[in-house]
This record gives sequence, structure tokens and C-alpha cells, in this order.
Amino acid sequence: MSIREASNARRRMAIIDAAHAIMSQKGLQALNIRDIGKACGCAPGTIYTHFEDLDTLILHANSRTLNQLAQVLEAVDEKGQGRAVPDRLCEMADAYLDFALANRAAWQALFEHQMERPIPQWHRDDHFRLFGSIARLLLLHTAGLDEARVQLVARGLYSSVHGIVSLGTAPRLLRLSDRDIRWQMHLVIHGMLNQLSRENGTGQ
Amino acid sequence: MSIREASNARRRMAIIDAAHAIMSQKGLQALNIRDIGKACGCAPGTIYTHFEDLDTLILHANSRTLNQLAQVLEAVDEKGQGRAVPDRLCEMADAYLDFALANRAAWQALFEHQMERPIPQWHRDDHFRLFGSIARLLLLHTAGLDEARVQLVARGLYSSVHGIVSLGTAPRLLRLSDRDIRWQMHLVIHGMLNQLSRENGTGQ
DNA sequence: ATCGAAAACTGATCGACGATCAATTTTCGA
DNA sequence: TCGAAAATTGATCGTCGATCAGTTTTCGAT
Repeated sequence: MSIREASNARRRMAIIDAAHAIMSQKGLQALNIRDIGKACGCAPGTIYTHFEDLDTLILHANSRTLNQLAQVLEAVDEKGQGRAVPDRLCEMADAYLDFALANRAAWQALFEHQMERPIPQWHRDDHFRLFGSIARLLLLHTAGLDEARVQLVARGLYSSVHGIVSLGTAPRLLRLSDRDIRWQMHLVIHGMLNQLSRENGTGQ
Repeated sequence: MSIREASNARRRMAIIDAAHAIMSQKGLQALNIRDIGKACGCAPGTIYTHFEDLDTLILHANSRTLNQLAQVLEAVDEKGQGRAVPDRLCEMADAYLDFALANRAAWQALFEHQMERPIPQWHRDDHFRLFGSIARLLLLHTAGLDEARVQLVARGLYSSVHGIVSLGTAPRLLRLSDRDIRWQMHLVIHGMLNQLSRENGTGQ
């Protein structure tokens, strides 16, 4: 790797670091090119030689958050080997809530951010990775279900938990207690799994 | 009502109309003071004699959307008198999906919008009104549950459906078909209701 | 090692934004 | 009818994302 390539890679990483740090601390709304430049020691214009625009840079910062989150969920997955699937899914949901609370600004940025151009595939894949852990657990629990159905249930489960965490922690609608949020999540998870078994006559 | 009061009320309404129209057509991101002024025939500065800032104006436009949505849900509620509660809740979820698709930009603005100052109570109430129809239906279905529990389940149900619609229709994560989204919603609703009955030994 | 080309970097600058303000016009009540 | 109060205007301020001419650094061929 040439001097220039190494320098570019270092600079590129420093810019994402700075963006992710500001985003985590002050939120997506407070993120701007000039502060990122100051934080990583370069001029505003320089950032545009490494990233097409601010939106693209945000995608990279968001992907970092997604990978952190995926690691957390996968760790919970591995830790629960051999235990009952519903309990393990509830633990993953709890971990999701904990992550959202501990990394509120960065987590919110994942869903706040909107861009006009289509989202590139590499970033989509980082998102889909979250469904992976859930789908693997579901496969253990629902023997007779085809692959596509399992994917759909996994995404539905994730979406429901996300909705509960999202609206449960929103100041917009009176913040619920962690206890109440967890209760909602567990109700949905157990309900969905039981309903699946009931409709398919498998598992349980 | 004096000439001045009437004029102010008319102007105020025209501003909200313009903001809501632009928001519905071009999205929250495209909304700006100058275009609102042009659309309702006044100078940018005039808007600030009627609203504290753009955020406050957006709240009023969002409340208009919330009331439209609440009317739709309440209409579904009344239409289903006498039918089974789970089916009526599924119909409400379907109506929520239909509204989100038919009023995509305005619906997204409800959750995209963030402001630093606390959200005023009158706007919160417009949001809580959405839970009302659900809670009323749940009361019919879960005889033994206390008021607070019913409220929590209603909010959990709404949050889950919202999460499914939100992530199911997000271009960010490959748009699902309407069929798949409805299937996810129905699974969650039936699952939650059955789970409630199972845990409480009532209803059903 | 040297030098022309290419890439990276800088900071001033552009147009658009939310918000403000002095100046002007309109409305009110006495 | 007239002075005060309110409403309106459009220029203006500071900030934003993005661009660009000018400069510095790095590369590869000789």
C-alpha cells in the first residue's frame, strides 16, 4: 500500500470516526461538515474528496452503529446456546432496548436519516445482518416453515420490537418505563411464536 | 369577533394549509418558510407573527394529519360494531397501512420531525387519540384487565403495527409487498390477543 | 535524484436556509 | 378622527452543504 493510499485510508477513517462521535454525542441534527472537519483536523472541503456528500458519510457512520448493534445481538445469541428459543428472543429484544437507551443518538440516527438517492447495497446488507440472528433462532423453533416465511417472521419480529422501543422511548409520547417496554416486547414475542405454532401445528 | 381577529384566524389557517399541502406533496425535508409564504400569499416574516417558529408550525400541520388518521381509525371502529374484536383490530391495522401508503409524506413527517423544546400537550393529545380506538376494542375483549394494563397493551399493539408498517414500507430495507405487511400485522395482532388471554385466563 | 502530472488539501465563496428587524401599512378604541 | 398597537414587508444576519481556484503533496517515469 502506497503512502498516499495509507494516508487516504487513515484520513477516511478519521472522518468517519469524527462523524460517528459527534452523531453519538449530539445527534444527527447537530452534525455538520465544519465541525467534522475541526474534529478530525482537516478543512471542510477535504471531506468531499473522500465522500460524495454528507449523506454518504452519514451512511458510513450509521453502518458503524449497525455493526456494533449486530455484534451485541450476536453475542446474546451465542450466550444462549441450548436455552429455550422464546427466552433467547426476549433476551435479544432486551439487548436491543439496552442498546437503544445506551446509544440513543446514534440509534435514532439509523432511522431518522433520509436521503433522496437510493441506499447503496453495502449499507442495506449491514441492516439485514440484524435479521440474521433472529432468523437463525426461528429456524430452531419452527421446523416446518420454509425459508422465505422464516425471513418474513424474523423481520416482523424485529419490526415489532423496534416499534415498541421507538415509540416507548419517544419523548413525543410520554416515555414509558423500561419495565413496561420490556413487558410489551415479551408479550409480542411470546404471542407471535405461539401464534406461529398454532397456525402451523409445529414446534412448541 | 373583530375584523383583526377574523383576519388573523384566516391567515393562520392559510399558513397551516399551505404547510400541510407542501408537506403532503414534497415531504418534510422540502418544507421551508419562503415556499410556505409564497403558497399562502404572504411574506416570510409574517409567518413568525402567527407561529413561534417553523417547528411549531410543523406541529400544527402534523396535528392535522393525526386528526385525519384518527378519523379513519374511528370510522373503521364504528363500522365493525358487533364483529369479533381480533378481526376489527386487523381491519384497523389494514387501515393504518392504507393511510400510510396513501399519505406517505405526511405520515412520515409525524415521526421524522424532531424538536429540541418539549412537545406541547395539545399535540401529544392528538397522538394519544390514536390509542383510544384500540383501547376501547381491547376493553371488550379482555374483561379482567385493569385500565392501566389495557392502555399499555393498546400502545404496544399500536407500536408493533407502526413498526411493521414503518420498516415494511421503508425503501431503506427493501419494500415488502402489501400482502406480506398485512400478514405480519395479523400475526402480531392475533398473537398478542391470544397471549393476553393465555396469561389472564379471560376472554376468547 | 528530478520533474511534470495527478491527487489531496485549503479556505474563500456560493446559493439556500431559519430567523430577525427597521420601516411601513392596517386596524383598533377613545 | 387620531394616536397607539398590531400586522406586514422584504432586506438582512448567521449558518448550512457544497463548490472551486489556488496551493501543496505525492506519484511514476526517466
